[in-house]
Amino acid sequence: MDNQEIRDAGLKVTLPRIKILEILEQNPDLHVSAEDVYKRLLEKGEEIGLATVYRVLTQFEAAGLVQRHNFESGYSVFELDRGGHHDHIVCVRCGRVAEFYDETIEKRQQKIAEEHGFEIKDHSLTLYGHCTDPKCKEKKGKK
Amino acid sequence: MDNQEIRDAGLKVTLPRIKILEILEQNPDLHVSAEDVYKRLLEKGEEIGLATVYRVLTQFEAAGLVQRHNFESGYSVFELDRGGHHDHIVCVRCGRVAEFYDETIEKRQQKIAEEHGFEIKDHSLTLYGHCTDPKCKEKKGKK
DNA sequence: ATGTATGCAAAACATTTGCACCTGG
DNA sequence: CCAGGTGCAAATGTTTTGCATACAT
Repeated sequence: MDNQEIRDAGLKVTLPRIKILEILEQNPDLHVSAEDVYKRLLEKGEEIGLATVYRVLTQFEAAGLVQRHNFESGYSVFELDRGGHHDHIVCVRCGRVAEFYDETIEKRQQKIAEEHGFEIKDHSLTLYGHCTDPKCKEKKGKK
Repeated sequence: MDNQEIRDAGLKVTLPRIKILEILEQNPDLHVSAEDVYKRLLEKGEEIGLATVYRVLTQFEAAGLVQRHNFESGYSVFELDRGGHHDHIVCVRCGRVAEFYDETIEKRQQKIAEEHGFEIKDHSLTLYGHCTDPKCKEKKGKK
């Protein structure tokens, strides 16, 4: 049976949680705000409150199912945690998000933390720039 | 004459701006929230509104005088832009902030951006962890 | 003088919470 | 049946804004 991941998180398999997980799995760019999720639920005709979206996303985050990112936008964006760690490149013009993983950088971070007497729990590396996508021009309008 | 930096930013040299700049220059850890600045102004007996603090900090940011960071804390922190670029290590227990600069990482970022067809404008690298400072234990309580 | 700045209060956002009702196991 | 989940509205915390007044230049 599906939705095992929800059950594994110790959560009841309810309609809102199923639908929200579905959206995260299907969403093209995979990086969505709570509002984004909420709007897509409405488009699908689902009657799910924004508060529930936040609650579910927070629970999913606690369960390690999704990751929350705080880019420079003033709100959080979420993405399904598909296992492999990666960092992000965000286009400041169109909002497009690319992912990357760089072993060299990861190793250096570890070393730097040691040098400064920190025990690293997490890190966030985000590059901001302009992408070369031909469609890149207009603002994405998250709100 | 002092406060030339304010004049150079195209801003009138007013008392609030002078005082706020002073605080940024004097503050021990150099990473303060708008509230922090506001509270220190009050301590000094200055009658400056929180709204003004936000306005001035935003103007200073636009002028390149200060940098704004969005760590995972839910509010922005500001620091004087003393020229040299650097990244941050934030202690998730006590809020302490350390700075570092790593040439290797900087170079890799450039290369990665190229590979993904991005022209980098900026980046943000923040490590989160526990520091080994003996005083580190209690929350810092920004509010 | 005169265009900017400021203070205050209200507004705007993103996110969280209290509470009565609903629902999955 | 019953603990846990949800919707709604109200509360929160941060940052922004409208407007009448005060101030640099």
